[in-house]
Amino acid sequence: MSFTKSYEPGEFEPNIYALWEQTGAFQPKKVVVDSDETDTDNCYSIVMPPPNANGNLHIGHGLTIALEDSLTRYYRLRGKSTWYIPGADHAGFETWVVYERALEKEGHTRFEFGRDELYARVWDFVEQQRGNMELQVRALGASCAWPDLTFTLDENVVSRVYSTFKKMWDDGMIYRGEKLVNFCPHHQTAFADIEVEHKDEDGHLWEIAYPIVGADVSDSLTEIIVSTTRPETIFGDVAVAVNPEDERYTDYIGRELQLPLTNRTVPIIADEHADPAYGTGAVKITPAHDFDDFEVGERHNLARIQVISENGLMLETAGSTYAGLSTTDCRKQVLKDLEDQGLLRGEKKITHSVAHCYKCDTVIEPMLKSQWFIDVKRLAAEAIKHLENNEIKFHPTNKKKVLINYLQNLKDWNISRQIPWGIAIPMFHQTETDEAPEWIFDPRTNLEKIEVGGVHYYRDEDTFDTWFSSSHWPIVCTNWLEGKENPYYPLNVMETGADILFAWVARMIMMGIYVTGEVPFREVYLHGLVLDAHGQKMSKSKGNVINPIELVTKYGSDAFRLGILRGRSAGMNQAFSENSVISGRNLCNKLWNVARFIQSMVDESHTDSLTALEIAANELDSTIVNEAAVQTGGELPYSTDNLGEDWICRELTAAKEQIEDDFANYRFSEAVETLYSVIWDKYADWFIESQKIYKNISLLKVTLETILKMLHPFAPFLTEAIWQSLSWTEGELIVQSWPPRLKFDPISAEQFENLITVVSEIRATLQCLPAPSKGQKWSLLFDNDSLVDDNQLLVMKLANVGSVLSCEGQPRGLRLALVGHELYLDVPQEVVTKYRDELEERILAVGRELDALNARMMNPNYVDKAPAHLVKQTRDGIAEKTALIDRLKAELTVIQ
RNA sequence: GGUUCCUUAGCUCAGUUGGCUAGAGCGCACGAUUCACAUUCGUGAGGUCACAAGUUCGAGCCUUGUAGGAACCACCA
Repeated sequence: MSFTKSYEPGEFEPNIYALWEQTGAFQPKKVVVDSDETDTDNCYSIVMPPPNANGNLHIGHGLTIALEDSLTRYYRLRGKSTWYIPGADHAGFETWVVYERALEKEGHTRFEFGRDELYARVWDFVEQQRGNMELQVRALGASCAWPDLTFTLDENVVSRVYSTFKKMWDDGMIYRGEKLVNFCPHHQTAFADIEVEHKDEDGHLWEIAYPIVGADVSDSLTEIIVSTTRPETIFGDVAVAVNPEDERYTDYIGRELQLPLTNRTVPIIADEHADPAYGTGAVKITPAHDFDDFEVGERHNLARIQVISENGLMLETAGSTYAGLSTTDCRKQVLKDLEDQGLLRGEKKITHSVAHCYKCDTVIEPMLKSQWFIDVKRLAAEAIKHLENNEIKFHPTNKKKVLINYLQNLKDWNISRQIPWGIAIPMFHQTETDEAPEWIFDPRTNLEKIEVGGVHYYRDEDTFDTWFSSSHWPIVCTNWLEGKENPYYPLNVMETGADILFAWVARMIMMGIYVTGEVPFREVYLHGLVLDAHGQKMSKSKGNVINPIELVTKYGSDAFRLGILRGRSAGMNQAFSENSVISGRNLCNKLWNVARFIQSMVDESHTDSLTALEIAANELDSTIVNEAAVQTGGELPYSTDNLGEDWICRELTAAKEQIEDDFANYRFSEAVETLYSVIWDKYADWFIESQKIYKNISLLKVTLETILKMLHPFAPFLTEAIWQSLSWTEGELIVQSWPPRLKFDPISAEQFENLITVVSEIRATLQCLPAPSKGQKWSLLFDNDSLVDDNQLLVMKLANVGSVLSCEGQPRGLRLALVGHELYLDVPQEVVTKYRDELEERILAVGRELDALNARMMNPNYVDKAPAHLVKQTRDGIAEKTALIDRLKAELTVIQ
């Protein structure tokens, strides 16, 4: 490859990715089945939360991949056998919704087909769409092991899910229960509690009178007034509950009420559920259509009368007048009829929260259905035990508490879904009605009817909740097998969105422990939502969705990765804007040009075909080279002769250690920040500039390689493209090893730091000169200043002064405010005079700083109790500021 | 109602066990310019760290309270 003038990511990204894939760089070095020894320490495993197989990636996937791939690449460079396992999700419900919509467009409905046919049709549909997602994951640079991609409907997933289900069935943890489920009348399926969205809505609270049967003059009440938001469910009423403490009603507990619009009577019961302070304090009980009432019904052993059908229409149980009406129409009719009978006593406007289908927004109807449930007591208790035992480290840490709190209140898990696109529940019943008493487990779900011991059994037509299979993800991806050592299980880390902590992370933990006896991962990193630039949640309806692939196309994959990681911390919902990607692109461009420049210097030095060791040998006498080689284990032959060279080695080494620390603590944003600063503010601005004079070729090579390796986890394409373009590098950067420390002389490094201070002061002073003199080139005079004397060329270049000269004991012009240096800008006297205001302001500013330091030292407690090094720092500060002020004041006198 | 989090520069955010003059990017102002990079370079302005009290020699950080905001869970007959 060769260097184009500017950074053009589109030119090389696809080729670079292809190179990595072809060389097998993404595959772990060690394969599970071949490993006898358990060298777990040297293996690193992480799974990709599987994106929807037939969808497109959104910004959250972009973040997830940036995070996971940075980790993967870092640990790969650290020499671990890394296994980043990609996945694709059949996305049961999501895909089903998309498919059903397509089906409806063709004028068909799901009811025209059998389950197996529908399954086959959706499979084809997904197959057609597939590939898009995988291309996008590649575009983002994910260094994942493609041959090991797991699809959530793969055979090994299904068989693992079946064996877990069987184990649970045998352990008595699975039961079939008639329970109220969250039912979407539009999608005709039940949802887990977690999939339901509660929204505050305006509604009405109606008060309806229920006459007391046989009320006479001895009764102070002749009717009980109940409050309800759903009068149409009146036909399902089986009782009216009052609070046992509520004195208004205690005398009437046990009496019968006439149920309006019917010829039934219902009893008055006492139950804590009735809140005396709410409405009239009396509540109608409809166990078949309300979650709370269901529980009241269980406590009092009440009947469940279903009056609404699965498609949202009133059933015969509602009486012939109302049967067949929609719930909305029925409500109107019921209210009208009640009013006609004089039983409607009030109507209040209220705000209450209503459950909605998270996909189509239809109001969820609590529906009485027979479904498969998992008794979660044991699963949750085990998970809590392992969590409290600190077996999983969370980032951010507080999520562990949140999770334990959730598990402590977990209700039984409904795993049945009435959609064909998913893993079939492997249960068969004896008769043709699905409410049969006897059920058997059998994995032959491809058959509608099986024969066991001469008896026919019929398949349950439901499929599993997606989360039931997803909870096996670490187990199935790493191919965990009972009794076999697997160095990749538990995963080193599980990285995913904080929004699915309960739905997914909690379930993986429970399932991992249940199946393998071990937690499925050692650490959890949760990222927050990516919000738009104004901190608003992205949504199609708001039109503020940012497409990651568009940004990749526009600015490059690396720019996107740097941009999305920047300023982001674990678990926080944070804003994101194109600006941060632009800034990432600028860094890429910067490094691109640095590399291009270094290559041009190498070319000019005619040593491009030589290794760094040979160059060093040419440049130096052999003893120094040998010494360098010994000190660095023979790897890093370079010398540091010139000012700035020790300094950059010191800065790069500090950055390297900072990044190591950041990775260990999942501080991605800080690591990126460190890289920006070291590459741009230090390497490019000071070191490269100084090398325009010195040209230490071997050191330029070593330091550039160090930077490429350090940046590779975050900007893989750019760094690899540079690596491939440099004349002296070999192989692929992706499989190189993490850089070692660079040796340096600390005194020399400090000297350069000193020079930076001098240069910065010169630059600042030049900018403060009055208008016509500002921006002109002036000479710098030094008097008895060895640092500047020894580095005249360097100072001239860096400070952008016309020349650097000794004043020969005759100082003139503007004296610089630098203690320990005698430096003058050779400007005419009138410019110096005009500078007076600046000088006075400077004296005041330094004075304020000095006052603050003095105040600190005046406090005897500070001197006594603060650590000695801080006290010393303060003392030194006072001395320095005092000297500076004296000097500035003297200068002021001279001007006058 | 429960759990958790947030409030730092115009904007978006860092700030690790309390310790130099609270940082970054973007934006803004001023200046530079053929010599790797205008996707550039230099300089600068801009902050009562939401508020109040406490602990401490010392608080953006710890404690308590107040105000405002967010997310999730539960519930609202």
